[in-house]
Amino acid sequence: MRKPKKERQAALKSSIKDNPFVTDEELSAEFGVSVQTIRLDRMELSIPELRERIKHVAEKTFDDEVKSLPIDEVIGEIIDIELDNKAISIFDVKPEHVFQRNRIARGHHLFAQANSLAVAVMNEELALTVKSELQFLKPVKAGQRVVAKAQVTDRQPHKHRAFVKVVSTVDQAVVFIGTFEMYRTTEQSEGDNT
Amino acid sequence: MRKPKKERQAALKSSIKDNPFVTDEELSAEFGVSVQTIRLDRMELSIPELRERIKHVAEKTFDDEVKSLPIDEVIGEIIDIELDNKAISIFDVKPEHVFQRNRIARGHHLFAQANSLAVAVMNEELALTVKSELQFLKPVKAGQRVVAKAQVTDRQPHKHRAFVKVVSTVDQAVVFIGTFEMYRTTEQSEGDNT
DNA sequence: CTCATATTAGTACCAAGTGCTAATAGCGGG
DNA sequence: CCCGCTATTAGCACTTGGTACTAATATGAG
Repeated sequence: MRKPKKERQAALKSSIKDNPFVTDEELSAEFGVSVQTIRLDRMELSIPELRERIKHVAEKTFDDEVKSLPIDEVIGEIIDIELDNKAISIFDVKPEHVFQRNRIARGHHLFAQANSLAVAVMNEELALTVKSELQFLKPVKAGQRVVAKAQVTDRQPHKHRAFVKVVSTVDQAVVFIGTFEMYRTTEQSEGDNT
Repeated sequence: MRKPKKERQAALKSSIKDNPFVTDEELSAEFGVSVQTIRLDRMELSIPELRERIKHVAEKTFDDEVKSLPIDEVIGEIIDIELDNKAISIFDVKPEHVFQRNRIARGHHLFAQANSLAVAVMNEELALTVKSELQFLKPVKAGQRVVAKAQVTDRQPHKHRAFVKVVSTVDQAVVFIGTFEMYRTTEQSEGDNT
């Protein structure tokens, strides 16, 4: 034995970990054992074959790409909505939403949740944000659940305007407040909703 | 011929693009032609075989993970930056950034570009947005390129505060203005920047 | 020496191809 | 109607990087 089996297997593990693209043949050369030994080692350590390893890496990327894009449609999940009046959504902060360094949620996600909720609560074909004022009161961390409550504070149908206030909390503590001045197309006259 | 060759090849291209994990056999079923035809098509279009495709995707991820610098924390691409003073980024609005109905960019993307630029221009380990005022002046459509210019307007190191104004334009027309009050950790005293 | 574990060797087989040759289909033009 | 051309299909040998399995050989411990 060139080296105790255990040592070799440990080395093998880390070797594959930091270069998943290595073949059994290359590994056999690296450790001075036969290809079969490498294969037995992989079995014991339940390390998949080259192609499977590569596929996993690729799939991971692919998923990441798919998920990093969808800052789309409504951010967060709407759990209650009363059109033209109020709405509530929840948003679970995941690792991809935070700064790497400090795990604090990036501002635009909180804004996105609040803004898309403000759009949703408008009972409108087209609702656009015109102006907005935001306050980020407390940092939000990965793993926390943000509850956003939107309330329509003022409606001015003739002016194509509506005002929405959104308050976001984590465990009852207010973390974010935003006010939104919205532009609405159809001038939904007071009494004819649906 | 089920379909003109050209059409099939175009479809093939996009089919592989949005699922690189598909085999020739599956493709042959999808298009109702023989496996050989798929292979000839791949030759002509110089699309590599499944394993090579997967490997490329995996290599890309792998490289990305290794570098993974805080550059990718910025929404949009920074094309010029002068720390603690000003910065410019561009953001190409793609179909996934707009409302389906009217193809108008969703507010939070413009905010995300501006806010992350404001964070980037801070010469800080930790910079957080405290308050913000936004004006969405003109709708932005898919296909347009948004140029955001950030300018640090005021620095109050002793108070851990800095103020940034971001103006975003499309073809010289201002579409968005945001002001950001930022919290900064280290109180970078006026005269000791490296 | 013997037994167990470790290692090596060898064979058949698989997936998803490449590379090459050859047959066939379908159509347009003269 | 036949010729020529492109498109399509088929078939076979070969490649990589394996799996699955069997069998032979080391090698060290008791």
